[in-house]
Amino acid sequence: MADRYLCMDLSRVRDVKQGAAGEGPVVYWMSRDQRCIDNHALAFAQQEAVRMRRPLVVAFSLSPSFLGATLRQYGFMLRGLKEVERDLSVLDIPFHLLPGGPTALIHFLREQRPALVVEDFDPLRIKKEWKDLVRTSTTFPHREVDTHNIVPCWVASPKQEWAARTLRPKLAGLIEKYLHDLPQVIRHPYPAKEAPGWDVSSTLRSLDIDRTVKEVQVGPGRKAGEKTLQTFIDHRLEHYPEDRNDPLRYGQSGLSPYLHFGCISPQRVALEVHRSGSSKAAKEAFLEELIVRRELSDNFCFYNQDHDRYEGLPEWSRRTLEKHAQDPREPLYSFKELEAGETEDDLWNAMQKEMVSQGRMHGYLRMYWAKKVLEWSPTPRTAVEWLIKLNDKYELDGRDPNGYVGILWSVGGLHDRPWKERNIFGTVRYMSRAGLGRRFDVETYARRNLKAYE
DNA sequence: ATCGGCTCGCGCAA
DNA sequence: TGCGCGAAGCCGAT
Repeated sequence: MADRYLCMDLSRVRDVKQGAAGEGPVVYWMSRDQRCIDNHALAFAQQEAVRMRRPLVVAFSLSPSFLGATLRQYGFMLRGLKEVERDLSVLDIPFHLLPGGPTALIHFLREQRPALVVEDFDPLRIKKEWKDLVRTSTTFPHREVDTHNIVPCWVASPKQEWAARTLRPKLAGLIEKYLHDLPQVIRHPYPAKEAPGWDVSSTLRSLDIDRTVKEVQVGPGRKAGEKTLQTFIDHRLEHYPEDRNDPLRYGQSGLSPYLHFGCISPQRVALEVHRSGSSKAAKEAFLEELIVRRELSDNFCFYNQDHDRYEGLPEWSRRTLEKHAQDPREPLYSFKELEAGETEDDLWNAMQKEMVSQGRMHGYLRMYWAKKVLEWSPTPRTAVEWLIKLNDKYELDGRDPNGYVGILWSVGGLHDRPWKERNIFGTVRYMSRAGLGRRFDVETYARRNLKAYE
């Protein structure tokens, strides 16, 4: 048994509270995207459970905003849950939806003494009071796991980084150390009993799901994620550097929703890309996005409490945006008009409608999409708020650190530098439709998408 | 087609 | 204390 886990690296786990070992459970804090069969986090938890000869109970929390999740997002989440239960024989509990609240969880831990409980380590400001309550009212050890990416957040950097260029050199020496093969998770030999009075399926059914937002063609699940990765490596990776910013060519990986919901782990993606026969340049370009940029987003959300609002912006950009607060906004749209994709800009409308219909938007276009909303909304603060609302509601990968950072980059120059001053934007980088036109055929894109998603 | 200026502050060298 | 430099750009000059 032990051999299987030799490559486990203990720095991916850290104690957040020392406790009496042996008797009670060990509590792990872990997030939704790490509940992935092919992921260090679950493997690590199982290793400990097997050693203790105990069942494995995974309790995860859903962010308050997920309670307003849409049918398409719910579908992805549920599939991941079922896979972990079925393939690993693990009891999977969305604990903070359970009747009785945190008290019920604490009671369960004391009574049932599962080998360990895996809760939501979240770089976000989610259910912190729950974690604190469980932590302070129990005596057993609590640990926190980070396998969101390749290098754990706290190892990569001890503070919020200024930009990619300050984080990149710190990662450079660490990636090789962490980019080793994944330990295998097996069917768990000590099956868990369902906790009495806890009916997981009825709890899930009670979720307030927005059923007006329809499901999409992109299918959830581990197999779908693996297939997407394989197709990308076989057909698109080699041309990634040239094609990634051309929405008409679809040069991107399409993995974002799978990574977000833990259908596939970034470690697996990085390994397969690394081992592929593609050129060095193509691999480097992709791994820069997958590892460095994702790590930078995680770093921001991990260290900044205001990661999903205007206050999270750097001081220089808030200063310049406020200086231009009185600049006239013309036209000025309401949230409803934006949501419906009814603006004067057919290119923008086409992006918006694709997102609403398909739950996706091309990475390059997301910047333009967000910057236009800054131009068209009453204040920068409102722009951030509206963009996050739209992103979280419609994108399959909503509520992701990458989404928050992308929006703040666009509206407020997070991780960016200042540029020539102009109206509304101040010194925040501006993007124009003409600029996009220099890179791809915007007319064709707008026409095609408006027709497809009208 | 290509180029420089725009503008801020981090991090490192000295 | 000085200096180089930075995710995706824009604009005007040459």
